[in-house]
Amino acid sequence: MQRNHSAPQPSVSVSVKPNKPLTRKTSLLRYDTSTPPSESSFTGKTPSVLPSSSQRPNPERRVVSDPTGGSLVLKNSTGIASMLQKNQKRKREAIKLVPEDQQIFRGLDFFYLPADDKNPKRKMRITKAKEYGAKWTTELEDDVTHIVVDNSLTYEHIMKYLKETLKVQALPKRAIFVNEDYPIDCIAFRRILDAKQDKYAVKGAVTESEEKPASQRSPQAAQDEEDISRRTPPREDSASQARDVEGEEETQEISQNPSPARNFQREMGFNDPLAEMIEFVQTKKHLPLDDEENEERPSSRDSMQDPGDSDDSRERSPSPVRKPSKKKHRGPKGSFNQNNFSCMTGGTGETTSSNPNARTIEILQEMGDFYEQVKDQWRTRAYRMAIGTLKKTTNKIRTAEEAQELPKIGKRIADKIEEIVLTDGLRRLEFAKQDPTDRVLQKFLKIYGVGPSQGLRWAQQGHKTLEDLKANVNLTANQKIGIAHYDDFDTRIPREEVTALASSGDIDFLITKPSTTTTTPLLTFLDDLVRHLTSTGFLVAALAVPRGDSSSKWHGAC
DNA sequence: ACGACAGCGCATCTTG
DNA sequence: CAAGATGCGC
DNA sequence: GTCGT
Repeated sequence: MQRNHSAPQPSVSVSVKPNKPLTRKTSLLRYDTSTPPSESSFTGKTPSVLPSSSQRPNPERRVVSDPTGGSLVLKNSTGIASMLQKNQKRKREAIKLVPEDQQIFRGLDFFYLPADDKNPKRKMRITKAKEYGAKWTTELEDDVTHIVVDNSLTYEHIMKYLKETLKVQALPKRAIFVNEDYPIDCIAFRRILDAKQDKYAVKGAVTESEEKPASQRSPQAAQDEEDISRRTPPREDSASQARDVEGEEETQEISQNPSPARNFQREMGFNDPLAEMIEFVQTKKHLPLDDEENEERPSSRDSMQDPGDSDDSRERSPSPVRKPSKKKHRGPKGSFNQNNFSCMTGGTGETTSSNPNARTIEILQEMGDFYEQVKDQWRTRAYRMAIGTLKKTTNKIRTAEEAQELPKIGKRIADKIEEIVLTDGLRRLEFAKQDPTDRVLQKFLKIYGVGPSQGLRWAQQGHKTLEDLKANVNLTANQKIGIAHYDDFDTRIPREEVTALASSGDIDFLITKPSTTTTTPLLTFLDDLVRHLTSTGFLVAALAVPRGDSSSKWHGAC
């Protein structure tokens, strides 16, 4: 049975978001009961929200009316805000040097072989290199840093030529041999690449990896080297930035609720299922949550599943109360591909160790995570899919052409793959992580109730912190809760702490009753349940409340 | 070039 | 005021 | 982001 299509299904669902430590319970209660007069209570708040209040930092705010499209883009930045923005490419031809900050070759001294620019192609390459700040030397002096060898020449030829024709005794100390591709690629990526890569080796030269093939080294050694050389710059701790909320840290833990379940049962005369449910919830509160059975299985689905997507794992039960579904054991069939979730990429655990594209995957993962953060669901999906196929690929993908052959990998990601292989990084990613607007936006987007539209709007208005928002912006009830619970609701699972998995998640209930044709009686039940759980202090905030006769769901936090 | 990529419940804003 | 549109989360 | 129209 499909989940979505049946309209008024006689079922009611409850989704509860448990907060990490239940420490802030007190604060929440405070929020709940003694909310400062400045703010009306988030329940039953009346439209005190006027769009055109005068408190905007930037009165000139441009209202973004289309939240889903590129019209969000107002600025020319390379960050999120310009996600859909086309590259403004400017061409230069007459000018000699590229802008100073792009002169990646500055300070470098290129010696070409053959050592002239008679060959038009070589001349072009030399000119290009000079544009990017290189100095072209025709003498094999000591300050030569790179000896750029035409691809037509072999190492043997070169040495012979150098010795016999040029009578060179010793090579410049710093100089390194590269083939003609090297400067080109460096320019392509605006960055000095690792000249020792095999692909830049002069034909016939002994490359490092040939001296020391991976197969002959201990796996551990290889791993160590990998860890050292491939490290990405440490990211700024994102956890610390959330601190500006009114996040008081009461470390005192409310260890035991006096199990109100029984009382409730007595008082309300409810039957066992409800009591069970209540008890269940409250006992499970601190426990690690089971993995959620997530229906999104990108790679396994694209290959073997049709859009039917028929499996509704929630089975029918005669019980009026559906308990949370048990964890579905990944059977021996274990091939379940859950690798595409960012949370599966533990910080310490070696990521898909044996895969030759591990590093590529790792970085693409970061891109995917990034887009997830900015709530670009389509790019997120796209990256997941691409990563999925890459994981199934057993050979190392090095070039864009190669990559683009693979399913779910198009031009853009293919190019990125090549860049990753070449530079061991992604400029797009680095920039995105740096861009201040993006950082602010990311912060806002983590607020429950704030999506791309509002988040970007606020960011563009110049708001920087959650305080700014609280002070200057009309927040919806949910957004206030979202800010108050900023840390708790941040469901994003930091890659660093796999263990944190247990502390962020949610609990879903599906309440049904056989022979029920409307949600009305169930709603009554739900209402009572929620009312009770709220009164006993278990539930602290209501985020979405059933409305109308055909309604069905309640969202809130405990 | 352009839309789909799931579709629905709830909250809120906009429009008439 | 109601109806429709939009934002958001799941 | 990719893919299909």
